[in-house]
Amino acid sequence: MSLRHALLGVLAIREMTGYDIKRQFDRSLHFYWNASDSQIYRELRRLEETGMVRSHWIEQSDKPNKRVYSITPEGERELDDWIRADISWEEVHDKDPFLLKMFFIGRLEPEEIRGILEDRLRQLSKAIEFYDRRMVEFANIERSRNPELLRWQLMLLEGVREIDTAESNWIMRLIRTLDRELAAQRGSAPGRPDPPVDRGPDPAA
Amino acid sequence: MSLRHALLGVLAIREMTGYDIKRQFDRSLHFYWNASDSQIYRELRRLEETGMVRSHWIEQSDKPNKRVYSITPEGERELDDWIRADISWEEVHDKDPFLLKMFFIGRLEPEEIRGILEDRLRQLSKAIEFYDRRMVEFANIERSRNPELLRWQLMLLEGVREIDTAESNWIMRLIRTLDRELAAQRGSAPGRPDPPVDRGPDPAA
DNA sequence: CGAGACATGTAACCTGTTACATGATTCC
DNA sequence: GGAATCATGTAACAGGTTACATGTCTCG
Repeated sequence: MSLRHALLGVLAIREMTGYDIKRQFDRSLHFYWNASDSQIYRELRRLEETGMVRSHWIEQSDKPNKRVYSITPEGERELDDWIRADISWEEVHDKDPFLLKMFFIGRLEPEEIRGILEDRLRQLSKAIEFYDRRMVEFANIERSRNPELLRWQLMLLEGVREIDTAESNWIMRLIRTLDRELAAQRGSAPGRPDPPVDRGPDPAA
Repeated sequence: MSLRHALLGVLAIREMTGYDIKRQFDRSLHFYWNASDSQIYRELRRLEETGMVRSHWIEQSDKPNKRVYSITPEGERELDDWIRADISWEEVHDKDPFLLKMFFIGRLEPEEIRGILEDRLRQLSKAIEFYDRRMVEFANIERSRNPELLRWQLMLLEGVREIDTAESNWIMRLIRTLDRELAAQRGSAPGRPDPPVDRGPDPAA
């Protein structure tokens, strides 16, 4: 159960409403974690019951009133303990629907497999473009409060970029292998002239 | 909800009891998916209610009686539809507790961060060793039924190996950066003489 | 005039975890 | 004698998803 820690983590940056937290999740955390609004509101109330956060209402005339949450010292202790706690080696990938699919993909015909791999490649490219955009944003925001936090978040973006690039390279190799086999099967028959390779992300950071 | 599809996937290989499925998960799927026994038994009953699988009891004198499940044609259709269905690009990483931790790791002191990164590196090494052992096993089993399925499962192992190696390289770089900064801070003071670098997995496949 | 941002929540349901219960056989 | 393997399950609870409900202000 890491939602509570994700909430504590963002509240440690600054105090926020449930709505703000949702936006923060969508903007900068959605690759590592996500949550629906109703789950966020429910969990915030639970965190308040256990003294990890506290809240107060702010009345607004132009916009709906809001409840602003802030982290307590106990909440910060809980957060840091969680960051320090280690994850067992068997959970390196935990649950990953794409890897699970790959485990069974040999059931399908080569042409279908090719399509699925190309989709994945496109999605990885989109993700990599997203990381690149965020990295540019970081270069501009930097030097605010929390410089250390931001520095590590930037390094994290570099990391996921490398990880996704490695996956892209693997998938491109699989597609090339498939194409060679498909070409051999129909013995230089009509159809695709040559592997289009679907330009993946450029490996240069 | 992919547990149902993981169950259908393994039952498509051969008929099995809930217990067999649990073992199969632990042995070859635990990096991509996992489930507790009670969850497996519950889900199997639901799959039977919806006609995706069927079961029959086998009486045994030496061991407890068992209920053997097999997939139905509807189950196979459902399975293949799921494999074909695509995953949105925003879910490339979905929920990942380690990446979430990294997002907040800047809260801790450099020495603590170093320890966490080293732990991760050790875990990645263990995972990579596991993949290597599995790949050797595959070379020996191969050429049974399901040659296509096994071929893709082997390529999957190569893939996760590459992905984890990329992550290891990133983390090693972070540790080196940290060490340089720590050394600079204490201005060639006592303590560690030089970065031990914690020999990561060898990049050669 | 409609869409979207702002803002919080309930209810019902599904998914996942943990603890408990049972009991024979086999191996050390 | 005790642990591991084989084998299936229930009950209670926690975590997560989806649909629904409400209402104002602002911008195009």
